[in-house]
Amino acid sequence: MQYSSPMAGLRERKKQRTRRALIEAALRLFAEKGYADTTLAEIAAGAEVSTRTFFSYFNGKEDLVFHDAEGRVERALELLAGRRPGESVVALLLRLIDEGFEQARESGELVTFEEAELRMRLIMTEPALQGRALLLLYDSQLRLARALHEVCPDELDELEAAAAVGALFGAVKLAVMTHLCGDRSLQRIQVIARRAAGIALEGLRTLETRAVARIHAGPPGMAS
Amino acid sequence: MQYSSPMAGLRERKKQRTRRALIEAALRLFAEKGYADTTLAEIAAGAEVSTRTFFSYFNGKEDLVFHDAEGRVERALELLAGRRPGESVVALLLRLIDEGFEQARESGELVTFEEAELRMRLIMTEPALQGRALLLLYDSQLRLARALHEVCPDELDELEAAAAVGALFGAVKLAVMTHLCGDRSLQRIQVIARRAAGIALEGLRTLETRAVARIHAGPPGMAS
DNA sequence: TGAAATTTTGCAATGGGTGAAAAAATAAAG
DNA sequence: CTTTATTTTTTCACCCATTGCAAAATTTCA
Repeated sequence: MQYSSPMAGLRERKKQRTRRALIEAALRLFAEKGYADTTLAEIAAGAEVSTRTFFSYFNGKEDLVFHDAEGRVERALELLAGRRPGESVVALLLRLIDEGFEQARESGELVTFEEAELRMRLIMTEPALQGRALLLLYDSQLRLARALHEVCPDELDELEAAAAVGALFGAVKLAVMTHLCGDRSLQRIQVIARRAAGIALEGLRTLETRAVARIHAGPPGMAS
Repeated sequence: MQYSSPMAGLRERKKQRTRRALIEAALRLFAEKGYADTTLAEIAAGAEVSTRTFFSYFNGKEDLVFHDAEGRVERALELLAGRRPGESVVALLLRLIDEGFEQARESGELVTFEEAELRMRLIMTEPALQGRALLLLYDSQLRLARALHEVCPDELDELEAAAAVGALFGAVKLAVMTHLCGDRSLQRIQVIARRAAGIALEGLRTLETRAVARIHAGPPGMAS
């Protein structure tokens, strides 16, 4: 019952290697032949294990695509828990949004940048993955809402924390999705995300009477 | 290519009857034995058709649960298109939220109230259905955002419309979900939805400095 | 009624997923 | 270095959802 880092017995090390082998074989095949056209048998063969063994590492084909999701969520939860002294809720939430893009940019220890791109492409084309992705996103939001309420219980009750997280991510997600045609540079997506976040933070009410006086010229916070 | 109401040839009528039979057999079995434990063979047998025929009526098991989803979305789109003269965007969006509850309450022509409850229960317990439900919800939001932009192109650009719809539904969805334990009366859920909608409309920023002066005492609009 | 269009059905096959027991690998003891 | 206990992997035999295809049944229309 230890974390995965300290290399315990040969048993654990071998399991980690098999897990990686399965992930890498799968992603390689997905990139080559597409998600649907890749069979579990092929993936298992690529990792040199039996098809049955696959299911003792993953609960299904989909899990391969989202193998690093849990880690991402956990980093986000840590960010919330590490709220800086005096930091406003709005500032904290904005940091939360940007953190996601930083992670995608960083190419962390386990996840390469091409992998992130491949995942995006797969999710956009496979309905099954879309459903799973949304489920994951929604589950993360529930956990983030709880965490947010816990770091500022005096400022937000549970409902308010949930509404805040839901509104923020809901705005960002839908705005990004509607503008996904054509350019997909991380930069431009982040700009869209920030504008959407700004709208959620300012309130939809402010959208009404501002045909002339456009308050939200740029993403609130550091105007570039 | 006509609507379903005018009874055309016997062929069309029979198809409609078979479709209903499949839906009703399925929902009955789902209620009795659960979603996962009900096989397509049983459903088809219950509707007195072959298993193969099922697939000429639905694309899969999941579609049975969401058979009326399209109609719901269309009514929502009509509501947006029928924006009343002089109605503010906020008022329109609030009507949109309430409309959903009205529909659930009405027990429209095709969908009974028990059916709505069953669906809710199924979705809460079956991950596959959760994914599908979110996919549907997200797809509806995309269409609603487009429709919203079209009824007020001068007030909201595409990004703003998307952010508005996303924030509103995101807030409502997450708030409702976090408070789903225990009582599940439509009334109480609607109250929660309205509070969340109010938060999204007012903006998350207003949540910050209001530890004492609680502005959002009740759901905005008609205070009971 | 009889031919044409359409729908239903049966059948076989693919692929994801599960249960259970045999077989292999590894850890712990002696 | 054996023996033994524990864990993993494999094999095998299933179930079920889903799809393609061609035969059979049904409806439409002339």
